[in-house]
Amino acid sequence: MTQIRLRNSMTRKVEDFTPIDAQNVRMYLCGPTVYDRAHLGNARPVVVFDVLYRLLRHVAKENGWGKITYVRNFTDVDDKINATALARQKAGAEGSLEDLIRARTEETIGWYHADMDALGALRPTYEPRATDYIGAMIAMIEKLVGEGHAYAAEGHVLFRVRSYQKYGALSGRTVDDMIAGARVEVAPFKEDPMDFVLWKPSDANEPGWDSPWGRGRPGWHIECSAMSYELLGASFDIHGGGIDLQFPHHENEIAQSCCAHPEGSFANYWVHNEMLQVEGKKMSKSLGNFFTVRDLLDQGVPGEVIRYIFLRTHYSKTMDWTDEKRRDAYNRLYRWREELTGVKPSKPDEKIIDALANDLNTSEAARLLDVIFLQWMQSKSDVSSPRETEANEAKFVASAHLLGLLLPTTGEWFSKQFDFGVLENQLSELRDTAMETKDFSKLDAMKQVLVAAGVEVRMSKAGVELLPGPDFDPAKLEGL
RNA sequence: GGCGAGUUGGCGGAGUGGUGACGCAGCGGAUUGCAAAUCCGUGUACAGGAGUUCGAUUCUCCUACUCGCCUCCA
Repeated sequence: MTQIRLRNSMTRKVEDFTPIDAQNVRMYLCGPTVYDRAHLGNARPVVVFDVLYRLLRHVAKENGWGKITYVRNFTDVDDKINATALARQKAGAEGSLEDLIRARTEETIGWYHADMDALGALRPTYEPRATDYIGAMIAMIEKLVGEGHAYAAEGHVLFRVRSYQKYGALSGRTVDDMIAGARVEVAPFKEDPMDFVLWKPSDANEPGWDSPWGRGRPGWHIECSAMSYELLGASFDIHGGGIDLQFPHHENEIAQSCCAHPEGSFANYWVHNEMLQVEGKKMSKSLGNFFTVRDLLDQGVPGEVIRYIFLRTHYSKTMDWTDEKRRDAYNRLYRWREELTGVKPSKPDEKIIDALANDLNTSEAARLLDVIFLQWMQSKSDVSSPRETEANEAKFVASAHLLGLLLPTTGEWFSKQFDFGVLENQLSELRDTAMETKDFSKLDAMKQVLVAAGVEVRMSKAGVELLPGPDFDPAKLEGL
């Protein structure tokens, strides 16, 4: 029996995790708005909750739980998507606006899948799209209006924040505090400045659906309430997302869901990951340090290197993406792949499971991976204990797999290496000659070019070996 | 202005009321034609102040600084 403990943002405490229904453990993660490529920050919650998902699946076997249901939505109703579709239509693209929107979101979802797959993230059980749940949203809004929690005004439907007395509990604010510090202009038809939109009218250039309040589209928050209810019920176990979603998005979800379904508790545990920075600064387009997961993959940074860097920082802390980390992680993963590709996994290390069970302490788990690897290296050099060596390597690989590392599916970067065969022979011959003549100038010259191109040059009595380093640039090998 | 998080060695980053993880970098050694890689060894830290305590980096309070949210945002 492994007891998972999670820090619950609602209570601000680390609590023992007990599923509502051990036969169906349910979690919901706020997914991306599919208007463009996922940036690096979008990837953090995906990796964090992938580790949680993997841990839950592992622990389920041990604890006799049933299935784990993991839902992550696609928000495909959004002004930026509309803008792209409209721009394409104006540029002469064929089809209705709805078709163009669909095409754009299909395209973006495809990218998202490819990029998250590269990070070794498992696909959730369900990936609902907001546009497939408009009916459920309308039904929920009607219920909220019917029970006095929401009201229609000028084609909009607004949630009446004052009708949910616990509003602000998750983010630790009160409605009065927020009004006092509010800096936003308030729409005149709002009863209360903090009331938020459930439904808004659409003009001809915007996607819209027929509703009791006219043709329009849902506000941002209602989709998660409607989809989590449809797929997980009025009460489920874990709800996750970035800390920036805590307010207003999650606060609003709670208010809507709890008012529409007072029979349920909505989410029992709230898990929020902290933000990501780049070289100590917030990632933003204006600072020029904005990049997508795809940018990194295209630069030759393997997805599992990105993943490993994420895991090295606890999810509750701000994570800084730096070039130094990238190199360090690349070297380490390279080493592991080099030594352990093809090793069959056994069972993950108990200590690593414990570390993960302790509020997803992935950093501690990464440290333990280092310890096991070192033990394995040491036992390998001691020929008297081959069984220990095998046990350690199998345990290492199983543990890495639990963390989503060293997976066969993310190992392409390692197997698709540059073919150094010709260069190795060339260097080897030069070396033999040099050893005889004691003239090392030509050998050193070639070595220098290789090193400058980012190649790791290994020469030993056993022979010559060339390996691509993190900065390997094949173009620099021309002329050899 | 309101709410929240954080401040550990050169860097990254865990953890604990009482001999200060782990990694990278550094230094010394083995190895190497020289290197690289690898292995062995090794130094340095708990923002500042006050308090609780036999004893605090770990608990409490204050100060400083950093960051996030309050507006689309992971």
